[in-house]
Amino acid sequence: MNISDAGARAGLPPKTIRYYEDIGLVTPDRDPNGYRSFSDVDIHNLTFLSRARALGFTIEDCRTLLALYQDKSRASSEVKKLAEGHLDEIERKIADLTSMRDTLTHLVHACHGDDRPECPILNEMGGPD
Amino acid sequence: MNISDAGARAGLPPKTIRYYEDIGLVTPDRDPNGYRSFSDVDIHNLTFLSRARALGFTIEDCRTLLALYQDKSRASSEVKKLAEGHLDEIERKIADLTSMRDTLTHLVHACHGDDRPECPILNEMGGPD
DNA sequence: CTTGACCTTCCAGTGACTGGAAGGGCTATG
DNA sequence: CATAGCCCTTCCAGTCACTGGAAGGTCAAG
Repeated sequence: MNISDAGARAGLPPKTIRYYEDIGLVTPDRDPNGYRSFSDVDIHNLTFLSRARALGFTIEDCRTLLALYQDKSRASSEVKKLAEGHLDEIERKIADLTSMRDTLTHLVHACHGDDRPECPILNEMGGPD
Repeated sequence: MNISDAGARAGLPPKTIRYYEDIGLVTPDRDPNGYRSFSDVDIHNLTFLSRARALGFTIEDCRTLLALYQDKSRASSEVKKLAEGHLDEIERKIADLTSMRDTLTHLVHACHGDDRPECPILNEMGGPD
């Protein structure tokens, strides 16, 4: 299967798949004309990667997860540990963004948003310490 | 004032301040020895930038905000519009992360995390479509 | 006079792609 | 058989906002 079809199946753009090959996440065969040829296993791995990425795992985490996925004698504790670490990271990001949102929401509500220069948003960012 | 002290006042590392000068966000004077010399206005602008960045505005948004901040005849509606757009972006990111968090939390709870290979997390990511 | 802590510039790397150029292959139609 | 219009290939550069490090200059203290 060619790269476009593989991408359509796995939910990834061709460019991304080439990049994944560059960094050694997948190793498709080549047809005599030099085109990449994706097996069912390749598609399966790409789909795995696509879903792991959609859950926000970094590429290096995905590399580890894929190895664990393929290691039939893995301990699920390893996977869980990785996922919990990632979950903590996500919680931290949500907390940061929520804090920004709350501050910004407050400021946006306080700002008239008319033709006049007076602006609580700018006052806050430039105001006294 | 030298770059380290300016950074300490504004809450920014010297490297970041040099970068901001590179991209034209600040234009400190130079002492005869070539060292950057930061005025009170420079410190003020750097502090403004530091706070705007802490609220998640992009550098280009910060450039615009700083210009509006310095334009005493601005319309607050411009600021508000920019802030609202940014707020939307933040809300979108929070929604994305929350969705990831919910899925991951579910999976982590379902995973035993012991010595055995059986793992709902991997099953989900590699499972049938 | 040396030490150590500043400062300078410049180059390269980060993460995870993405865009684009230059060139080759494949299929269908005239 | 020629051409058009896709697909494929590689390689290079750019994204965003820094960050690290090398090589070298400056300054105050001891």
